[in-house]
Amino acid sequence: MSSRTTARRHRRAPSAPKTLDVPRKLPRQERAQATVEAILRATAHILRTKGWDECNTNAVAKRAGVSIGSLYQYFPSKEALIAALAERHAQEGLKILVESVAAARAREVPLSFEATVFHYISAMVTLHSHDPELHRVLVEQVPRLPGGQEVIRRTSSHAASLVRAWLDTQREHLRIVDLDVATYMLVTAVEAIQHLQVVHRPEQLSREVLVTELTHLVLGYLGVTRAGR
Amino acid sequence: MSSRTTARRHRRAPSAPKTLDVPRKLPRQERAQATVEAILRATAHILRTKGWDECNTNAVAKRAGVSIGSLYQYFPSKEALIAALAERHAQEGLKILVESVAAARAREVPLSFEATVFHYISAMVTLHSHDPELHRVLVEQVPRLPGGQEVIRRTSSHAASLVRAWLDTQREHLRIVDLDVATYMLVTAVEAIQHLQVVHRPEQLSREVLVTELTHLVLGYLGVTRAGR
DNA sequence: GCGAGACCTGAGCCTTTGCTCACATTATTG
DNA sequence: CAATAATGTGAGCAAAGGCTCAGGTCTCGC
Repeated sequence: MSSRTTARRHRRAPSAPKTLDVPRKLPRQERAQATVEAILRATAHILRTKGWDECNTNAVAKRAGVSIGSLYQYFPSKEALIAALAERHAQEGLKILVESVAAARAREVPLSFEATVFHYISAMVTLHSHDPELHRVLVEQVPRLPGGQEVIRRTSSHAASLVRAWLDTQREHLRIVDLDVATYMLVTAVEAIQHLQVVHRPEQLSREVLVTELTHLVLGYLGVTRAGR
Repeated sequence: MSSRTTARRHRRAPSAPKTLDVPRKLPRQERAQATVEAILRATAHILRTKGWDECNTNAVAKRAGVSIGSLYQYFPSKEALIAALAERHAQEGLKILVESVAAARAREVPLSFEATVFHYISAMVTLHSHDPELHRVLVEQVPRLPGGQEVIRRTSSHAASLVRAWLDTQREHLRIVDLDVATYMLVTAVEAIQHLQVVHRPEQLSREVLVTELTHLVLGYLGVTRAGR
């Protein structure tokens, strides 16, 4: 059986509008919240260690120490389960970013332009060092989930708005004309390099070199002049 | 059933070393070559239009107009089938790159440094415009295939060697010290931006803008001074 | 303490699909 | 024109795993 498309297509209610509610039912008691939590943790663990294929709902329920029925009480399908995990992962990531921006803004002595870039890049690299295996699996599989593209779009666009806002305050230092395009390029480039780093994990670049080079890349693109390497 | 890991794990020959030969048997007659060709085309078509999940071996055989048995005569598993397609796709891509480099080298009046970068970037963008749907699916799924990482590694490293060789002839123009790191950054950044462009296809950037901005990115990183936008 | 509803259980139904095998057809060789 | 090898066929096996349902247990307000 195809792990994905098959799901939720059984005989019952053939005309019912495919309920893709996430979660199907909200946990109201503490007990239930613990169940949901255990399920999500188990999902993350299996995804991380065994990958998408071994991550079937029976295995998740087993590892979570709950019955398969409980799982389906809160998640209408395997897709919804993983989508929920992805959503959570994305929110955690955004939180780190937002905090990083806030930290930079809160400084009494503001950082220089270059130092700020360095600061943000470091935050991004740190972000991608958290649980890279899970990140890897999610990044690979979420796009194909129903609603997955939407999660990605929302998350990127939130991140982009942060960058865009900051660039806007720094116009004077930049050669850039179209800030939207510049934002897109920067967010994409930095995200994408991390992406490949995580997906193919070549162990090729140390964290320091990666941060330095990404900073060069960003500053170079923005047209900020600086001393040679 | 999980579409992937399950395969080729059936009762027969439990101790036999998992034959992952690709192809299992070489087509010697023209007829057989046509069969293999039809199978690969069908695979590409279904992957492109229906995605990984709908791309099961029965459907491929049906669309190819051959029996399922014939498919398994040449491809020992679904994974091997898609791996073969990926290999072919990668080779075609490399060919375009190599030709692009050859074309630049063969010019009587050599291009300027900037123009050369522009030329290569254009080639890369063109490359990713061919059959983006298929590219998208392959890029998403190949890493998880047995041997998929290897295909990716081989392909990238071939491409990287081309870039690295060219950079080496241009040392004088660059701020760069470590050419290996620079090569990695450039190949990764350009590839990755295209990657995201294809995967999320935001229709956000026109081809022209994309090429221009990528060129800026590369030149900026390399530390080549240029007139403002 | 009791009723209602929230929560949990897990055997097993049912579909999908990778893949085999016994046999048929077509090409090649001598 | 055999004989042999290469190629092609497709019904169907068997396993995997998503998901349901009929029934239990727990919690909480009154």
